[in-house]
Amino acid sequence: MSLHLEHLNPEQLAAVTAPDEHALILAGAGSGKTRVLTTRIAWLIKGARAAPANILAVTFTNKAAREMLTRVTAMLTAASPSSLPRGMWIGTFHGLANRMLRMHHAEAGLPQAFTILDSQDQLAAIKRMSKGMNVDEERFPPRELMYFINGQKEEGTRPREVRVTDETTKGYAGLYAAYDEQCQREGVVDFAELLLRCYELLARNEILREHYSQRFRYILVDEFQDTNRLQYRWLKLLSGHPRPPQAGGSLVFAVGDDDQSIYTFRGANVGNMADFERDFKVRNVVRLEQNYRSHGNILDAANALISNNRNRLGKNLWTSAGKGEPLRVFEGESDNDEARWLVGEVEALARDGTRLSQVGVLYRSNAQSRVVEHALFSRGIPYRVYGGLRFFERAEIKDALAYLRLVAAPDDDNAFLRVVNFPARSIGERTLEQLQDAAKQQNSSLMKAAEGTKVAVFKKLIDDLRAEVQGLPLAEAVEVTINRSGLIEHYKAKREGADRIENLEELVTAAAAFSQEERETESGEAVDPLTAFLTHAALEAGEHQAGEGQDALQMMTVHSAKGLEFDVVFLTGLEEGLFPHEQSVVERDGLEEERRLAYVAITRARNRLYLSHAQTRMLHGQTRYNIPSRFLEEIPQQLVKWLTPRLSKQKAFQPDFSRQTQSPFPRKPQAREVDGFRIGQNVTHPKFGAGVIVDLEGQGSDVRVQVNFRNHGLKMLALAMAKLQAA
DNA sequence: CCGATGGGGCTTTTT
DNA sequence: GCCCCATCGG
Repeated sequence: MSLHLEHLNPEQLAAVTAPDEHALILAGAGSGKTRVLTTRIAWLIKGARAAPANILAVTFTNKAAREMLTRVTAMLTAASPSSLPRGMWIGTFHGLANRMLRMHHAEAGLPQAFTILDSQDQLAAIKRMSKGMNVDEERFPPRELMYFINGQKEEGTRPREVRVTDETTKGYAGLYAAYDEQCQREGVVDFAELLLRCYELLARNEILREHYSQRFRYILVDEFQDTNRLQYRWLKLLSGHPRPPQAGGSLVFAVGDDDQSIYTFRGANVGNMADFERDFKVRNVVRLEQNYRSHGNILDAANALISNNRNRLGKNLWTSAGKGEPLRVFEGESDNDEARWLVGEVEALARDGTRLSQVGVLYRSNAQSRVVEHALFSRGIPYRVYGGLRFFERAEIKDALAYLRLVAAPDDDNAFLRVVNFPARSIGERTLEQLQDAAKQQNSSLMKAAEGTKVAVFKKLIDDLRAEVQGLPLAEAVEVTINRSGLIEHYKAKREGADRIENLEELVTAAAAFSQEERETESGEAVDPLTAFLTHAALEAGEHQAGEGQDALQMMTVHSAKGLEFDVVFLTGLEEGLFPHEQSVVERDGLEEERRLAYVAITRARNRLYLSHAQTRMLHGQTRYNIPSRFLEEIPQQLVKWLTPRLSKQKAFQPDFSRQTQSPFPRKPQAREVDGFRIGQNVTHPKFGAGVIVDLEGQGSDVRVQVNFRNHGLKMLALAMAKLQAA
């Protein structure tokens, strides 16, 4: 057998070869989680314990799904090249739900060619619904309504089941109902609906449920800590719970790490791990604690930090690699200072042969990237920032897709409104209002109502296009549609239109690359190519930006760094208020989630980890004085080497002359000082505790200081009265 | 029909 | 301070 089981450690082996029971694998960062998952699948198939068709593996991102498929395929074809894992279902929760809904669309109450709304589309649909109903958007902001609707759907709650406690909730529930009706009328489905609809399909249809739990004997779940309540319930149904495996139910193999749960804000429920253990009476819990990524000091820091969390299943990472070098801590005078220092270090690293692509710059929030980008740009260092608009989310791509959607499904009002007058064909607001009124009266789509009005020109365009495109290969159909839409001409006439035209051409390429195979695995065989491609565009927003293969510094939020690793990591902006973020401190268990976030950040580093913070930082147009993050304090000091003197730990304020010579980064003297107190100084107050002076004003006996306290926020105090102590 | 202007807001993100 | 959005005026 070529699975190289002999290369697995005992715990990994135990997980891979787990007996026919439910299993929970607690997989620490860098412990070989993906390897275990993929080897387990290959082991099941090779050992003839399961046919590929008996396996369902579910992930959160398309990237993870692709990686899993690639690795499983590689393992299986190594020995017998033709044994592709056909019949196996690997995908995201949404992808799999989509697939089931297409196959059983009638039972689910949907047209087979239903359209998927991404978040942008959903918000547009909600706004349209609200406008149509003359909703007071001050009272019911569309964005809030969207959160409400998605939140309810993720709890499995339909409009009539919403617990109405007050007038506002009642209003929201009513709008939720109206929105759902609109979606149903138009044959569209948003992301949350995809899951809920599929859940309801299984819940109502025992035969189907029975079929799937028999077929998918083995269900494997990746990143289990990120599942939301609905996804957990979906897994329960699909596995035939509470029917035990001996009686034909599925075996659930869940892999997760409670310490890396960082998505509570979008509905993830770590509690699912404990619930799973209890509900499925899991006896087989395996801990993967050996880390193959980082040096000992880095792991020790991560372990120490995360041990401050109370709600944990418990885990301690270790490595057989050496301790490595200490963590390096830098205190900048300002965010600019921090950025300049970082760039200097990066230049030094690059000189010593470190590849830029092996260096990650991590930050808590996107706004922090600007200062660093600026510093990098001025030194000509190539970098790549993750995040932002992705390919299928770009305006011109959405426009082209809207034309395609109308070709595939003329009743899609969302798509209709997006492009009926884009490029401009003098169809104004008045005309559209009339059209919408007419459509409402006839209870028809806008496209149908366009017949016989001046908008019929547009209808004819789409109808002609449909006829022309009929039977053409997908890529050609896309190309013809783009050409006929007038988008190219429109952007040709624009100054910055060249990039957009390029993207439109890229869309044709993407259509050409969208293979028969993808079509089938994503939507099932029955769906026509165009619908399948549109589904693909909605479910997979595409890469963020082509990296162009250039060796570049990697910049991203800590959230997007999850799952990645770098030789060198810079974790920047470790300041109270930023990281942990000030919002999180008031949220329930918010601080623990921030700590897990810091844990994720630390465990991204293989060899070298820099931690940095700045005394002052521009935020919301104001200079803020931040004290170092508590997370810095939680890292044992013997693991750390300070690159700058530890201001926060200096006993009393004393001019530190040694600093001027020792520090390679001389700083300006502080402007003003009264009785040894200066702006930026760390202080303690008998009542308010630790804080930092952010302002100093007044003269003589009436000097006032403004202090930002760690736990009590901003306070203005009279220096003569307040019993302030330098910290 | 576009560009300018002003107001609000501002954590994290995938599907 | 900056970005996004809506609205207004040419």
